Amino acid sequence: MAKSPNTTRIQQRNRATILEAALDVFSQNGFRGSTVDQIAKAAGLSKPNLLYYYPTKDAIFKAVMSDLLDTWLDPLRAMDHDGEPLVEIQAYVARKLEMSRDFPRESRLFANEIVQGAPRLLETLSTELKELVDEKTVVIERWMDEGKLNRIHSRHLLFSIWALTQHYADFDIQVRTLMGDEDPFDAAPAFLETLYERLLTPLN
Amino acid sequence: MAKSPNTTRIQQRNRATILEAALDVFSQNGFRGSTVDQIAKAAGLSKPNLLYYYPTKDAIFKAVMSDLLDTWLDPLRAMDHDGEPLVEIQAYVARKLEMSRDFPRESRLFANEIVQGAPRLLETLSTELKELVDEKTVVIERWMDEGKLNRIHSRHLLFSIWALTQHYADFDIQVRTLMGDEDPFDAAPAFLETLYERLLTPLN
DNA sequence: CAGTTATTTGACCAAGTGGTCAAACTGACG
DNA sequence: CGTCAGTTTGACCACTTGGTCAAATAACTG
Repeated sequence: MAKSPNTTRIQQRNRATILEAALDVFSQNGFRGSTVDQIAKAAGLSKPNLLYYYPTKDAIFKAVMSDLLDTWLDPLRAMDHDGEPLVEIQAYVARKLEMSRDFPRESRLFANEIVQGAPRLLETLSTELKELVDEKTVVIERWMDEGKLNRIHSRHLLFSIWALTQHYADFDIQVRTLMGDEDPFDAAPAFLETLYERLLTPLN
Repeated sequence: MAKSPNTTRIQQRNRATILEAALDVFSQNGFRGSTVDQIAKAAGLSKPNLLYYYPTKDAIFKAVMSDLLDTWLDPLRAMDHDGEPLVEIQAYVARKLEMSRDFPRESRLFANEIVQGAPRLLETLSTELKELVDEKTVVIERWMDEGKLNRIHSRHLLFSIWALTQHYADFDIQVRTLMGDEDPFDAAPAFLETLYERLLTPLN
């Protein structure tokens, strides 16, 4: 081993615990609504100990966010330019819906941040996300040019996918309140598949 | 005039100013993220003066919320059981979209609250809203039985309308960041009309 | 084992927070 | 003008919050 391995075993474990706890707390209360004490308690650490690993509340938040962002954009990145258009989009919708089911905290944290004007996220939105979206809308419009998809507004199409899939995570409490026993994620996949098949199939 | 008009002119003016300021502040920062001082400053009043009209931060919030709720449910209430199904639903979508454009703060306040688990709103959701939704889904399903609408999951249909329309208010900053100069509300009405026409038109 | 570094903590602080209160001010009305 | 309910405020308080620090403890290294 070299002189000083700048991350030890304990550090790795604690950092992971902290990020997990912070995701929990932040996604439930937003940034301002969360306290360092809450996160410390959720992580099973004392407050000074937590601040030994991340020096400020802001640093914790940034760490959670950057951890999250890549995962979040993956489904869109995975849309294959050379695939069958309808299949690719349906697969994207399905993946996004699965993420809402399996990672609702991440979705809510995102939503929380954007609803409040994305003060800590605007930079990323206007560079990384914009670039990705610009790239993918070009592809989608090519598909429409080739007559493989019904011609609609490509950006609004993406917005609709985000809105419809993330709604099940972000508004979970409302959705479940109104659906009673029935699990929203039972019928949602079929519903969205029907919706996008009808929306995107060319009439010719 | 009677002995004591229990609301004076000054009271009416100040209460209105406060609710307006509170809506602004709450919708931007959520409940926990907002401070009484912020609201007081936004309303142009001293903090004790503000607390003279609403005794606690919680009371201000509740007042804003109950003011908001009726307005918020109106579009759905207005859906006419005896109208032409497709027309009624399209009109509902259009009204909801207009509300997102004209009252984005209200939409965001709502979103903020629900994303965080609706601690101050669950009661209303599970009674007033549930009742209204139950009533309207019955109507929608009757329309489907009559062959006037494509048969789909009626609750998910409502969720989709909320998700798609409110997205433009709640995620405004993201939508605008990605659309550049173009006003999202230019193309959104046509986009949603196409979407719901295709989704809801019976096949045969 | 001793020495060194990494980790953990109790005690503390300054700023911000929701809320109180007595005193001052305002305005309508006889 | 006097008066009295209605309105406004500066000063204040208890509590929470993000963050610091010196000292204690645990872990690793030779």
